[in-house]
Amino acid sequence: MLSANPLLTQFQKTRSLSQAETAALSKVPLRRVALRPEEPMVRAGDHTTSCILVLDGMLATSKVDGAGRRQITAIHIAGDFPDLMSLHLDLADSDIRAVAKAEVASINHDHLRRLALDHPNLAAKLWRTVLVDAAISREWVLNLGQRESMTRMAHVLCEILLRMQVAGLANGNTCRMPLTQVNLSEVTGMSLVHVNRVLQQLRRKDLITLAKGQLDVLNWAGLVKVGDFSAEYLHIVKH
Amino acid sequence: MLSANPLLTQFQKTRSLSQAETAALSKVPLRRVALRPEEPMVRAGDHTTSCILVLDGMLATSKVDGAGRRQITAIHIAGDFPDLMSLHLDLADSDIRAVAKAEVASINHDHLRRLALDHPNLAAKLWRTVLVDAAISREWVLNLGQRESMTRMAHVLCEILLRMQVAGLANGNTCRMPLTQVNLSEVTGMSLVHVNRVLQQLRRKDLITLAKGQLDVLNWAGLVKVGDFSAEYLHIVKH
DNA sequence: CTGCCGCCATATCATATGTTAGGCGACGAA
DNA sequence: TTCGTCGCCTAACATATGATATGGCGGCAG
Repeated sequence: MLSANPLLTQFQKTRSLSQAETAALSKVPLRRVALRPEEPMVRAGDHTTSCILVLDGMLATSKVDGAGRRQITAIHIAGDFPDLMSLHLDLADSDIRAVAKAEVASINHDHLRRLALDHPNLAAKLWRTVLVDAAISREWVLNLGQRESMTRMAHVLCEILLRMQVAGLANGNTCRMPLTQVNLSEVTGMSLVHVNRVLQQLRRKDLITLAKGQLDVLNWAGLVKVGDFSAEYLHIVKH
Repeated sequence: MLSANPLLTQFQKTRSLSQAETAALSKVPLRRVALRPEEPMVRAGDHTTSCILVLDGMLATSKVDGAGRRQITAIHIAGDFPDLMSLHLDLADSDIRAVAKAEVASINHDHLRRLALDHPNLAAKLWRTVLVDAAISREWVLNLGQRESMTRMAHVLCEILLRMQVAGLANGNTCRMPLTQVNLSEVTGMSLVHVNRVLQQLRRKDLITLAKGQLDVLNWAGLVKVGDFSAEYLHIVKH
């Protein structure tokens, strides 16, 4: 159907909906927002009254330490809700910014709350996405705390490709990857120079190509092995 | 009141409850479980049908990488709900274990769901704790990714003391701290030897004493400065 | 066209942190 | 008691990773 409500589209991806649910979702007003590269959508300290649904492109949640060093704590692709926490927490504790050009839908808190109260199954789905994000965050803690640089980087690339595939945004083992090497250094907690070193190693092992904003995993099994990757933490549901 | 339901007690801490809420909370059956040091309560891969409320002692959520290295991704003190995620995620992705001797209450999923459906305000409170845990996890990603060892350790100690104080479990700037140096190495992603080095430095700066399972922060302002600590991410509400 | 800037790449050198090894006191089990 | 284990501490050495510097290339603004 033409120009369907993207919120409705997103919910339909995981489960079939009742008529009442479909109707309710269709009625939720969305405000579309186009973001330029680096443009912030939320800043730490903000009090927001609406949530975000990513429609296109990639956003990143990040925090900055006292020395000004930035850490990306989560990446968000089309279909993700990067700040559902704002529904229940007063102040944002992180920035949320576009990585490259992106488009998002802004959804009023009140409308989402109404939706959740009237339709427990839709509320449960929102719960679930929050909990999966938290699970990813825990895996990132493991990744940053215990894995050395090459494993760490490979793990990040595995996660990105797999999530893109699940979202239907990959073409085989190839997908858009707008994160620059500086961005990857903010994801992995490594210096820019070391990011470059590690990527060269992954290339020399014929595991990946990465250029021009495009990631191509040449040897998925190999990358999974190097990256100590196993997908359970993403809690992907087959359907 | 004697032997009150600890679930009720916990909810009363943050807000005054309606009579109906109080009654509903009192009726929820709890199963008390005593845990010995290191005893696991949940294992990655488990399918659980109940949630945990920590009554006494300290638990830790942890994950193990392919090389067998363990990373603690969260610590839990009395009043925390370490695995509310099990309400909506099928399989646990982490282990949850007692750090030292501990006591928990096990609460059946069905009862919690009933409670949440019937009492949206109680559901909101549960939401909130999940979201605060996620916020802490993001801060840990920042801590592990960007801060160097002494700052990282100081930050962890600040968080522990402050959370203990908020939970009413501290005595001034002193609190129980059952994490061993090995445990701290699993929290900070540092080697055991380096944990020891860094603790010595913090002691030499007269910022802390830490011995016999007891943490004493001698200079809170100093530790906060060294640890690049600011408490916003804990989303503490005054009342 | 031209100059500037972002992104990527590489080399060299510096250092924070890991690794291995050893020792000491406290405590619980036999 | 004695023994084994655990938690803590320290030293010497190894290395993964950071810091600094420099250059190339391509795109974009003027």
